[in-house]
Amino acid sequence: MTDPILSAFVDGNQVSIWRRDAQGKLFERRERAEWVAYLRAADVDEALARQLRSSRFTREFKVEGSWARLGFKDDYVRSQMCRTRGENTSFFDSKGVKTYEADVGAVRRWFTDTGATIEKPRRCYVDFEIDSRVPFSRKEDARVLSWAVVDDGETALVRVLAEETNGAEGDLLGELWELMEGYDQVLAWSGDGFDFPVWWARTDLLNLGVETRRLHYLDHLALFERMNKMSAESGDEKQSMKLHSIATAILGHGKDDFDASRTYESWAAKDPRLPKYNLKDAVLLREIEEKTGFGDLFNTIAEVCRVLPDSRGLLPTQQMDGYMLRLGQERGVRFPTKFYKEGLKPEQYEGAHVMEPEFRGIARGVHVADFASIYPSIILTWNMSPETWRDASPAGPVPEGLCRCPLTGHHFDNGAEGILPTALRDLMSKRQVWVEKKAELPPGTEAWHAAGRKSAAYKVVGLAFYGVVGSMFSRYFDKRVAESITQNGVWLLKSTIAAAAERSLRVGYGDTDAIFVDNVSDTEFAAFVAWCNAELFPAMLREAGCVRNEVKLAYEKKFRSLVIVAAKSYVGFWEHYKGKQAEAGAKPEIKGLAYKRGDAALLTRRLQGEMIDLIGKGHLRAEPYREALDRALRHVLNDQLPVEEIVIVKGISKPLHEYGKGGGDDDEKGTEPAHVRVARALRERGEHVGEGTRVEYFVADGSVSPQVVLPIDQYGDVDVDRFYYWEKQVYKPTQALLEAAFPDVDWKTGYERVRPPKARGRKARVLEGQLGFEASTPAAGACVVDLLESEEGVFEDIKAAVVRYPGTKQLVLHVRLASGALAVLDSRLRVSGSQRMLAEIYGLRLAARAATEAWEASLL
DNA sequence: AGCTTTGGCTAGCGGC
DNA sequence: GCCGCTAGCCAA
Repeated sequence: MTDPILSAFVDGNQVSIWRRDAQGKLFERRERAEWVAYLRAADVDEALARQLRSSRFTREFKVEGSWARLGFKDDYVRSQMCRTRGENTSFFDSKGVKTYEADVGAVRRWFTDTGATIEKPRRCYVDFEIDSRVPFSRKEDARVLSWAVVDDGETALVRVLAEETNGAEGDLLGELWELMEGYDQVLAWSGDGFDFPVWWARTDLLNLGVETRRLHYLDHLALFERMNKMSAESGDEKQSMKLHSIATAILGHGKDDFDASRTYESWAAKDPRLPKYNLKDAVLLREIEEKTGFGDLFNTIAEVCRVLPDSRGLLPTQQMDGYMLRLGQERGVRFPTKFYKEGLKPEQYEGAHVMEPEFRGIARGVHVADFASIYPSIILTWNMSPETWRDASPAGPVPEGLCRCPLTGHHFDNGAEGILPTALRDLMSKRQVWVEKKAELPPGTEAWHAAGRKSAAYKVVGLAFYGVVGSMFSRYFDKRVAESITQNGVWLLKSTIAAAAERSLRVGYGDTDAIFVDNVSDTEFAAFVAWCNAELFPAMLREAGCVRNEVKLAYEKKFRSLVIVAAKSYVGFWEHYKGKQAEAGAKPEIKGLAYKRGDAALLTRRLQGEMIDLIGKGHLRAEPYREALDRALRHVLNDQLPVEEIVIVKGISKPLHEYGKGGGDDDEKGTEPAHVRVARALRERGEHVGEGTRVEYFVADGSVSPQVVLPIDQYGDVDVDRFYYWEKQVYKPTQALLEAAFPDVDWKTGYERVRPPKARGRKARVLEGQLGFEASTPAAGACVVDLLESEEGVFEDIKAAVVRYPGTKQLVLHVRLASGALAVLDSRLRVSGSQRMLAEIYGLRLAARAATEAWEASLL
């Protein structure tokens, strides 16, 4: 064993290893980088052994038990000899000798061979402000104007560039690097895409001659996204991943009000708000960490898995590699070589069982039982691992010494525990230690939180291991194992559902590892769960040949009421949870509904939230729901809608040029999705749009196809299509919820369709004559008609229709423009219409505004 | 230029 | 209005 280290990186043919002495002073030790491939000793004949021993490309060949360890001169040589690229068949592939772990980097090799662990890093948070005149795509060319560094203790520093010269910038960054001597890990929001590359590029350009590779660069946003997936509540905190939004959601306060697109002007004017803003950002990072503890959690995972606590270490494949390679080393097991993207053909497999929901209306007294850590428990029970798989006939009796996965017909050896089960059991038992330790500690104390984070870390890693086995990008990929894991889950769940039905329990829903039952008492249900554990599962597992049993069904909770809208979409109000009575006003459990979706407008989430509250309060008549609906409808159609209520946010998941059908010619491409069209518009005006960008937009006209969608900052110049918002965005998801809860009530009339029929020809003229009567404010109506009739040049053939909306005093005019296009004015003379008539509409708006002002003045 | 999985719902879009 | 398709987000 080796002392824990702080950091390590490859430098040529050496591994640079960093530690600190008792005083905290850094020191480096260098060791030879090992570029290794393992071969099965049985695959190496005498001639090959001689060849490998004497080759000038190798520097080590030794047989250790059933494995031969082959050390190469350098990584290039190793790659040449082990990796087949296209026509270029590698030395070992041409010989038909399979290599193991031949892609493993020298740092990973070093950790694996030495068993060294990672020490808790000294953490800090950084933020840079750079010259705003340089576009994002050339950010590395932009001068650093200021930096801020904050740590978990007292340090909170900010420094500003003294003058616009390389010398001054060198001094600025030099001071930063000096400060970094005291730290090992740096967090920056979106650091991977911005702060870090800028920092490295400027350091390089200014020839500062410092070692940049020692630090662990961790993208705080990437960290947050990965960890928060498990705990995000409503859609609010998913809408934007900008620091300001996350800070506001998590901390209740955001960034300084400062125009970050004019940092240069601010710097030139020696504006003190620049450093203040800069520092505030770094402080927010520390506060987010204080609140979430995600950084501590990840550092624990890094420790457990022996990955460096940087952005790369966030990847489950890296974590599993770190853990498994070392475990394999200890047990004399080697894993296959896996070069990046070599000979990959998609290999999909069957996943979990999801039951069609059978509850109707509001279900009462619904018990939920679920399998504890279902996939890890299955892996342990069937001793599933790539090396314990056995070839045997899926029919007939289960062969002696094996166990069978009934749905896939795969077999595993019951003998010595496989390496995957060992890893999981290790993680689960280590987790148990912290679970128990936490239970002993006083709740809320730092030690209590720390124990909780450790326990969560082990759980997260354990669950991710199944996914990695199912990932064809991983060296542990084994479709037979992965599919057998999921299908054993299907077998257990379906059998449980069938057994429940036989015993007259009504199972109304089930998904992957849980069943929902509504027609029995607590004691009856508890008895059923106990019977499953004591009788059903042991019998089933015996039949399958399993000699281990880690499968456990647990009575998790009971809903006093539950509405299932569709599979994976429901809201439930707890009666009790894990034996504890729920508090009266406890928040309901909401799954899959628009309420939880980051791509739903706030109007949508809020309306659904209101309905959920009403259901929770136990209202059974339609009136209170209708009142709220009417209020919402009036609001959507009449009121000034704040931008945050109507903005729609969707992510860009791939480079923009890859969107469009079939990837054919540009002409062949179909229309792209709405948010992609907006993304293009943003890029055209010079904004940075790439993978991961969240596009904020609104729908200006949903009545045409493709829809007219605009970047959110154009809201105000152009109004939203209020009919579209109500019908498609806002009401639809709520309608689905209400119809699920009250299937016998009519939730269509008056709400489902609110868009007026298109005005045309004579009819419109007739309606125009009624303007004075229909309008809630006759003066307004008259004013508009005057306006329209006087603007002959623009509105050659005016056909105006006045339409009232149910439950509202909404007044809408449809105006046929000279071009033949149709514009829509609402009672406040705001306009919506299709994009190609925007110019015309602008003209109309200006005129309309003048008319409104004249009308308002006349009231005085 | 690095990658945890499958299942399910919903919306937009184009073609029929 | 239905269907096939792409796409995003969420449940497990």
